[in-house]
Amino acid sequence: MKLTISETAEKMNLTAHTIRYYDKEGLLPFVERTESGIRYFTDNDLEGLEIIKCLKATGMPIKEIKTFMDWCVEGDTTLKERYRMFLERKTAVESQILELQQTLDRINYKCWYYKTALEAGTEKIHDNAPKYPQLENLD
Amino acid sequence: MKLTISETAEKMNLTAHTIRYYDKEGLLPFVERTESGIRYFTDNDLEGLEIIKCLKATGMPIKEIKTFMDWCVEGDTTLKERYRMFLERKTAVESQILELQQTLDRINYKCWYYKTALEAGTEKIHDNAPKYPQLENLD
DNA sequence: TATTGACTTAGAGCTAACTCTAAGGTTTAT
DNA sequence: ATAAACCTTAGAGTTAGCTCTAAGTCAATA
Repeated sequence: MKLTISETAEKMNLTAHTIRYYDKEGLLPFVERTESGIRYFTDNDLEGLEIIKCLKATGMPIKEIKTFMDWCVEGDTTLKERYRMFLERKTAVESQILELQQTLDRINYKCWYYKTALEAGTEKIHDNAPKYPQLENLD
Repeated sequence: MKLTISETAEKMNLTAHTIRYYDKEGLLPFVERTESGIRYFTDNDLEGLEIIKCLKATGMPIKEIKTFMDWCVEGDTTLKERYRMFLERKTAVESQILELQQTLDRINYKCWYYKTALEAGTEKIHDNAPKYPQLENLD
């Protein structure tokens, strides 16, 4: 099953422009062409794009994703590097989640702050030390 | 307790350049100056910078943070807008956490993939359908 | 008082990741 | 066979968020 670049773009929620950009940056070394030079995408290529999206979602820059793709092309001699890279991504994502949860705590406090201020009609009710219900029901 | 811009930068883990940039963009309408035009930062200003960092951590662009700061200056008439904004931030952060958790699942799969490939010395062991221990002990 | 170091501004420069344009080649549908 | 709708490339343009520079002012120390 072979797809054109725009069919692939649609399926992967990208644009054809973006896929060509990824290709130009060396992120798609596996994508093949017809005799006349037109790219076609196999299931394996879609899987490659999924990996790119996954690594991007971890905050990895394009250049480092290229390094990974180069390792993939190089073969079994780079298994250790690739393993180490994914372990690093794991801890990176875990700390991003932790940070977002701390951010969420602050945001929840602000939700409470503005909810109560709104009910009171003024922010002034928070002029003294705030009584934020840490352990109570927040509803 | 009044701090200079570089003391503030150090304390907040920012640069003086960045703080001036935020000020130029209208994110610090509360920061006052000496007669000769030099900024000084109070505890309240540090709190403001904390809010900016928090909103940035939710992925909010500078321009929208400015909108929020404008509302703060405007006073109690904008309490509803500010409340709604924080509710939106809350759902935004919650979905970012969910997405990161899905990303983490894929990364964990890849860690397993490369760990087992590394142990086998080759990626070929994954040529057939993968037997990823979904419900078993992973390490 | 003079020098050093921190402050000010306007504005230029940088980087990442697209995003788009122009000019041309290929494929498909009538 | 010819028009429409794709595909290709090189390279220019865009955006956000800094980051830095230059030229000058202000404050603290020897």
